[in-house]
Amino acid sequence: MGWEPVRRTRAFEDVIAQIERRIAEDGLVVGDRLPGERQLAEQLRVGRSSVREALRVLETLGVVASQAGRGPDAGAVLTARPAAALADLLRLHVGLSSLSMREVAETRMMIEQWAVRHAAGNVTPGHLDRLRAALARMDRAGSADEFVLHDAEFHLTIAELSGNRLLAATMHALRATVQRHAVEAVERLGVTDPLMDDHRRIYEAIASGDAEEAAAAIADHLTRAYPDLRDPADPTGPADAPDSAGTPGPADAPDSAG
Amino acid sequence: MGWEPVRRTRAFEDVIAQIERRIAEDGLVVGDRLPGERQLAEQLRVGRSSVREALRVLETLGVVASQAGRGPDAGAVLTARPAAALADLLRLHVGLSSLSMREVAETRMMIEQWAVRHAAGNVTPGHLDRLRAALARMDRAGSADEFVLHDAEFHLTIAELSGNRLLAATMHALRATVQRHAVEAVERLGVTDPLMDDHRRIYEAIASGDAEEAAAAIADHLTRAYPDLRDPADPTGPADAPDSAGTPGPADAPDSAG
DNA sequence: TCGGGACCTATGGTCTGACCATACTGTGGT
DNA sequence: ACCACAGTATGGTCAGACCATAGGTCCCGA
Repeated sequence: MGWEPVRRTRAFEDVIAQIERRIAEDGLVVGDRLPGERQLAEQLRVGRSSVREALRVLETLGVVASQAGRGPDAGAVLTARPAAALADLLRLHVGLSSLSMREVAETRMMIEQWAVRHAAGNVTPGHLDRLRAALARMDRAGSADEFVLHDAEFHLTIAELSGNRLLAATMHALRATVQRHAVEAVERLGVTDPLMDDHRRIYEAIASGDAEEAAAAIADHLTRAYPDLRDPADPTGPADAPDSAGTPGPADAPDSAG
Repeated sequence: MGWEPVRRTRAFEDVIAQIERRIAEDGLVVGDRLPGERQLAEQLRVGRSSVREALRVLETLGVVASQAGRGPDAGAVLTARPAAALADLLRLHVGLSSLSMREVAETRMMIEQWAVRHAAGNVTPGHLDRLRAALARMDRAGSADEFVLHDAEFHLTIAELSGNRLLAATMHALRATVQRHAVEAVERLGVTDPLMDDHRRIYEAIASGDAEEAAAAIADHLTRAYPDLRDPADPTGPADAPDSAGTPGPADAPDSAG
């Protein structure tokens, strides 16, 4: 039979659900303020600590930001920072070996190739300006750190060509995750001429609207930067399923706290 | 000048950082237990509430799970549930209009096409069995809910063909996000014959190893399911950048709480 | 010897109240 | 008009208490 544990909901989960409902029903938008923690606790008949835990969750997911003090900017304000949340998530799961660098790099390759292939009509002079500016700064970079900083700007701009904010945010997080690796790789390669040639080739292909050439250039570039991508070894690791690695939990439902 | 606000770190952020450091340095793996909340608070010289907020963040990101009571399973245990975290993130940001359904559906298209194109060597008999089983159950489904459930299994299996756990977890979350939409779409279409034909075409292409045909079949199928995908309207919305929509914060760094 | 029930206890979950740090707001003096 | 100071609302933190949960322990009876 389909018996399920009763699964009492914790107080802070209720608070999250009610805040989420308010967002949907009251049409709250980014920039709107939530009531203060004490007021929210009183209205929801829970302790302030439960409210705080709920807000902490929402802050972690990048939908609220808290600010102490008084005035129009104080309190819990609705925001939209998915990239920060994604970056935290990736960093922790890579640290736990729940995700591998190869998987992260591969995802990055997928997004950038998709972006250039589906950039038709999305490539603006502004994008090309940003790409050129990043190239110029990479040329002038005096350290690996600085080089990687502008390299990130270059690749993030490519992701934005997709016109898809989810992909751009994911790209942001992926970059942050490989940041340390990238700096070490640049320091190891020392001479960055091949990398710069790759970048220029990518830029030329995008500027001329040659999607397939751009995709190929990106593939070559990322394969050079992440040698792991060359041979697709099996990703055997701790996490075997999208969720609940190892734990033989009963219902492995797609949704969680919702 | 490059002046920056001092940005005092909050106590719970320190707790997170120290737990993260322990994971890296002590080589903790999924299944290992963390000290109890009271013990952790005493060792870190912070209040128990700060420890709890830190654990709440880690739980939200899908790296720990807490269990009350006694015994080997009680306490905070390291886990690997990225999909649950991603699902929460997407649901909230879609609710806030920080992300649109079009962007979610488009990302799904990208992943599934990538998966079938890069499935070479990853397609196992087990995968094909799962796909066939899902097809059979979809055929026998008595309600839209049930149909969508097995449809999800079908598409998640496709994502797993990529051999990339990050993509599989993301796919899981994307499916959960469009769940409601999908059920309504199936109820609206009523007759699910076209959808079933799509699925069978996808299966045949995968089984015969025809990557391009499979990608085309997926494109046709998802375009039918999400008419929004047809004309790529501009994604103008509240969130203009991958992060910090509207808020003119000083440093828009890729990383956040790290 | 074995089974079972009552009790023990470690763990997370929650609430209350207090205090601090922060930063705007208002007020009064110059 | 300006400025300094007190007021106050806000989040951040801590301490302590109590409840709920659930495995462990011990003792008694069969």
